[in-house]
Amino acid sequence: MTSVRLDLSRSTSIFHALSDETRLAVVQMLGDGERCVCDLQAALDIAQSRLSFHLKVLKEAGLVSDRKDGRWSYYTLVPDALTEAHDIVHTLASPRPFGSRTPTVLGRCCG
Amino acid sequence: MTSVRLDLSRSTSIFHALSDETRLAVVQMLGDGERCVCDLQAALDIAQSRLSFHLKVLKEAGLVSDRKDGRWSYYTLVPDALTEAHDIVHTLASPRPFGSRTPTVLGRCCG
DNA sequence: TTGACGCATCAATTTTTTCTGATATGTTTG
DNA sequence: CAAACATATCAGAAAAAATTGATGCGTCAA
Repeated sequence: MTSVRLDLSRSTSIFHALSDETRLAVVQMLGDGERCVCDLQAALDIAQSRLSFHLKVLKEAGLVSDRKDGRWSYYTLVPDALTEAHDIVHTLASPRPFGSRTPTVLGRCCG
Repeated sequence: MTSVRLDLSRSTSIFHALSDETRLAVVQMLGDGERCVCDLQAALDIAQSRLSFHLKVLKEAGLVSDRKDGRWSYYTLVPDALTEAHDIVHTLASPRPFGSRTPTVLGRCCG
């Protein structure tokens, strides 16, 4: 069994990327497959620079990747990243092994 | 089978709560069980008002609950919330049923 | 009952994030 | 080649979030 210590910095980066409605909507759309920026923009109806900004946040968090073809850019989900997010939440939700726990104060606290 | 349409606002609220290292560290500690604020503060070594602020964010997102006993406040994870987070990520990672998809552009994009 | 403690809250400030409009770059089409 | 496009990037403004230090309030212990 692999050790499940969290990389806090990596974890917060992923969660931050997912903490915005526009970005979540993009991730949802990409769940159906690759999309070009223009399609995303048409569906979301937001300013182009704004979408570009959010795509950059997603990309820097490793949640999406992009590819260029002619004058279009296509974005795709990075499946491993969502798996990673899944694992992080799972780790948070599961008790850790004894060795890595913060010592439990058995008597009263603030002793 | 339940419909898996995401509540974007709820989702971003949870992810935002998890998008900070201090708050993630708190969640990790609470994974070992209930803790009073003073123990959290001692372990994290941050200003008291700052910890209080982050606990409030976690509480408002429904990730933790608190209880008072004498002059101490004890915080606990809300297990359902982490389950919910887990489900949200799972939903994001899974293709949606046909009916709820953004139409795929089959030919070239930006037509 | 007085003083120390544990914690929440507030106002002020700083930092970070987001949005907007403009401009730049490469691409395709006429 | 020129014009229209698709997209990224940048600077500045606006908005949101985080930090800090102070204050207040309930609780406990001397």
